[in-house]
Amino acid sequence: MAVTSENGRRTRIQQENRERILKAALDMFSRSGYRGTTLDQIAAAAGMSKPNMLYYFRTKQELYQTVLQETLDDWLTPFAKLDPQGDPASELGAYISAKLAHARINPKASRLFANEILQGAPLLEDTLKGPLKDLVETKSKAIRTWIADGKMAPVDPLHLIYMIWASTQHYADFETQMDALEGTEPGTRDKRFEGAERTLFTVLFNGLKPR
Amino acid sequence: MAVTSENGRRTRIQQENRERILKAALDMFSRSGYRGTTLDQIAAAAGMSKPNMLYYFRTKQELYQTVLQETLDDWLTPFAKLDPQGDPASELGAYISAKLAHARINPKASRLFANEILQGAPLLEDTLKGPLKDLVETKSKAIRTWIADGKMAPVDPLHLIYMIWASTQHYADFETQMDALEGTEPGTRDKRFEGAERTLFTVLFNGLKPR
DNA sequence: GTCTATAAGAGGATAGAC
DNA sequence: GTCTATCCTCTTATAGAC
Repeated sequence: MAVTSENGRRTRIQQENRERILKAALDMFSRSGYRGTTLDQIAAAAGMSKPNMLYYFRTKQELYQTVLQETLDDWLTPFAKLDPQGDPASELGAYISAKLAHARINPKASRLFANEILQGAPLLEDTLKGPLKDLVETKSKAIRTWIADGKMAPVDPLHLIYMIWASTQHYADFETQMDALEGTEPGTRDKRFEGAERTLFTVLFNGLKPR
Repeated sequence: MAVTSENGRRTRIQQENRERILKAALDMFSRSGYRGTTLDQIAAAAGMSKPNMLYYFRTKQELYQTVLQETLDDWLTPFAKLDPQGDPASELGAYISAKLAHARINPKASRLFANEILQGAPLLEDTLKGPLKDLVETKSKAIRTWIADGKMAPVDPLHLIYMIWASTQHYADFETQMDALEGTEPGTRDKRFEGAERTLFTVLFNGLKPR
């Protein structure tokens, strides 16, 4: 019997199992990558047998792609919300806050994404060249308008976007490095994100020049 | 017979083979990670048989660790050169240029490093908590002095360092994404690095506020 | 739906000839 | 030093009972 019933609905048990598997898969894939993760590990983390897990997702590929796709939607949402009607300080500020919150709350999603890009993004090519490219072009135009209206300094929108992505995602992707440099006492991470936001705001909006 | 002769020297052939293997290993490991790379692939890329390669590096681990260590030295050098006696604009500027040059010339080293950190840096822990931590503390102190001397705006040195690392390494680690967004026509990458440097300088030193 | 058992193959490492 | 052949483990996936 197939994983979904004929009308496409799932029972509550099925839904729960699916979610347990996807959560376990994100845990493992985000840390060890696709090849570095075994189905045994995911099944154990999900608390079920491997063949049972393969009843829900027929192959490792299928499981990985599902996790990746769900992660990606999360990733795109805050960027899409950037509003050209607003002013740059509040819009970019809100976007940075949202990205940092995402790095704090769901670092695994960020790392899964980073892992995939690092490996050449074989499964992401279509999304990157399609929806993401369109979104980047739209938002670049908004930034150019802000600049033309004298609302912000003239910078290349694309590189500004890269800079924001890089310096926010870094707090998820390089968390291990930060933990090693700062220690990992309880509360350290929350403080880190406060400091990150403060510093990013200061540098991005005012720069390092003495005032 | 061992890989090195009794006096510890290597023949020219041995030296060349070693280097061919290390280059091939960096190529593969940086793209596919440790688990994602097979000895077959490395041996093929190095143009020799697998057993022959294993004559030079007895295990996959040993080969990986050697590549990683050599990469790391490269990574640390420019940071160590940051001179507290200079002024922030030229010192940080030179550091950013050096990091961008590294991302352009040796993106694989950056990706190997990123891969390792993403996976929890099992082999890098000692370096991160030792030499790197010391270096970061030294350079943080220098930045604090610049701030106290009124030479730059008051920001948290640690987060400033993270920001510089993030937004420079991004050009190596997320190159795939940038290629997808911008296309990969010849010359694109060189132009990209020029734009990156210009934007980073502008934003970091002057900020986005309209002037 | 879930399990045990196992097939099928990939991949790290070694043996031993040359 | 380098090769061919091979061992053995790990891993994905399936068969088939319950």
